[in-house]
Amino acid sequence: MRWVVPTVRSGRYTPRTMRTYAWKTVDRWSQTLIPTAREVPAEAVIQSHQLMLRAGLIRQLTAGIYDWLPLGWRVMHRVMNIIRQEMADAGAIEVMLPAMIPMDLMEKTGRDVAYGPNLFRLNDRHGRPSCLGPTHEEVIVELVKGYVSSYKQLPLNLYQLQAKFRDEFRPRFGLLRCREFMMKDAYSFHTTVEGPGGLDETYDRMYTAYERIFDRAGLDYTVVEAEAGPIGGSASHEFMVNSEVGEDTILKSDKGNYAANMERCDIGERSSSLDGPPTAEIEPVHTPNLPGIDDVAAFLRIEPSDMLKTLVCRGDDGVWTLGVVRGNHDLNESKLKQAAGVSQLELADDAAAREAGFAIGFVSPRVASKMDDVRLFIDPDAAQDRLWVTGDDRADYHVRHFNWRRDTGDVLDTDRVQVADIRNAQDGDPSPRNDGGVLRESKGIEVGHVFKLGSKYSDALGLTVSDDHQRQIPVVMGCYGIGPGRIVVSAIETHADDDGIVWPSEIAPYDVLITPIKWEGEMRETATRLADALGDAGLDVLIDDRTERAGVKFKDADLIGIPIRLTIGDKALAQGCVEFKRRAESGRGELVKIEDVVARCNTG
RNA sequence: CGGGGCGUAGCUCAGCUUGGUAGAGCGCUUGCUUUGGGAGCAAGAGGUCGCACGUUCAAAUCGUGUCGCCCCGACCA
Repeated sequence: MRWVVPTVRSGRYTPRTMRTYAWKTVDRWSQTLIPTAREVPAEAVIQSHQLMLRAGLIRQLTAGIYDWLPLGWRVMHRVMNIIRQEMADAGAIEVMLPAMIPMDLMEKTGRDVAYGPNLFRLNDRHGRPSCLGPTHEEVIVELVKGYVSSYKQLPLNLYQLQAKFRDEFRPRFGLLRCREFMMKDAYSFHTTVEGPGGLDETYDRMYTAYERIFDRAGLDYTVVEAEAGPIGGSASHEFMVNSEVGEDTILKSDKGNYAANMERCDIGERSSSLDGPPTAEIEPVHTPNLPGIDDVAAFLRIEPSDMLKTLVCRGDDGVWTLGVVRGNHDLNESKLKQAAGVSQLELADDAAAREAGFAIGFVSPRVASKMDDVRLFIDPDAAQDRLWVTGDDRADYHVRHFNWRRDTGDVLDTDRVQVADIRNAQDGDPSPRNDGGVLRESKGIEVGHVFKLGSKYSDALGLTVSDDHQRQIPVVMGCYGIGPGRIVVSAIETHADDDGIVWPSEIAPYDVLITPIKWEGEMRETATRLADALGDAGLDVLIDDRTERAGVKFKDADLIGIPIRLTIGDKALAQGCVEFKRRAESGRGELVKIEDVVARCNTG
């Protein structure tokens, strides 16, 4: 199957089909810990973080480290239950792996270096270095290597759901970016990419399972193409909740048939030409003490889009690789890497580039004609017949009226110069489907990621299996992550109003909140009896048995957002009724006969 | 890692400029009244003013250092 069209989905209402735990839950508010707060804690900036603190879901212990309080932990349990159910349906099997990983294992794949300071490191009493697992590729490969030696044992898809650790330099936005966080990570193992039992098959099943999970959690999300990785093609998709507070930038075609992460997003065809005749003489300008493109543009009273920016990179083949983009565009290193056909490429070290003769900060495309061992890639928007402002290849000078053909010359016709899509896409760019669609920029919270890993880890750690001819063959892998904490955050971001949280029914901490106006007499008896009956019917119930005034109970009820509230008061009781109200609906609620309440709560 | 802000009661904050026995609201405890959308009155409990050193007769307040938290940017999944 092929990954067709990343679609924009919105949550649908799903009746709940399971309890949070295997047993009946009827909790009393006075016997649990739900510390609601009227005032907004100073440290919280985004709505979900504020509400999570005010509703008593979480508490910060230190930067990026949180306690899960009873209410929040129940939500997490429901999210994890959904994940476990869908993993089971997709054929994945759960394991539990250590949080602590010996450093030498990480060294074998080079991820000790790759993660760098983001790795939580510690030493045991013997001085042996370890780290707290940021993910578990190495550990799972080591495990599979120990027990799987034949192609007959594959495919295999194992997952874990547990705390992971990253020493983020700057944790922020509450649970959105923290240092200890729950994560579901699945790893699949195959002998082939295509065909039955192959990586593609499992990838597709996981993709579908992810859609079910995020639908059931009530999220409004977009599936986007993400960085391709070692296998290429549609080898990676991210599941992005559409939200202003998201840290990722995504681009969607307004035709609705393409979406991608900004780092990955291709840009549609653009016309270009390097051959127009010059209409003015090239002219140097003294531009001292102007550190950025914007500063130079302001000084010359032009727009950044009137300038050419030349970035000096170097590939792992050692060749200087220059990318030319318009002043208001950003170079995309991975696109440049692909265009250059090298496996590694990075922005050149300033000192090394200066030594090689580049006037860093003032480089112009003309260096391609002055130096032989240089290749030049020009973004189509920079490859235009017009006069440009660009660097003068000497410190503190730019030039006006740069013309490609006149000022760069015959090198343009050599294979050292190419026009290619080498920049980040941005709002307003043409869709890569080339169907007239225009890309629109928005923000997303990454809640899931499916990725075809290939044999990177199995190769590094020596995992192979025998095929049917006794040959050792490599194992290809996929990995599939979900952030349950981010699901909770995202759900609140999209399902809240001025009064508090409005939980999607499947991940609500309880199904029904029973609010007796007074905790005494017939109100108390009815509340207890109803709670018991609802519990027997498979619903999770919370009774607000506090001796608070009704107003306080109602305000707290709205804040914690349980989908159904049953209010028990004298007037309704006199008619043999209680008041049934959905959190998601405004208005007064309706009277329901006591004997009909269970059915009413169950049918929705 | 660069820039900015903040550490005073469980929470939100005032007091600091100009040094002189630590305050308010919310929450908490007790009593009375009230009782269907965050009640009223009264009486209380609760703080090494992040920490250390220094200046001073005297430091929440001034100085130096340090730790912690938040935000912007850079970085990263």
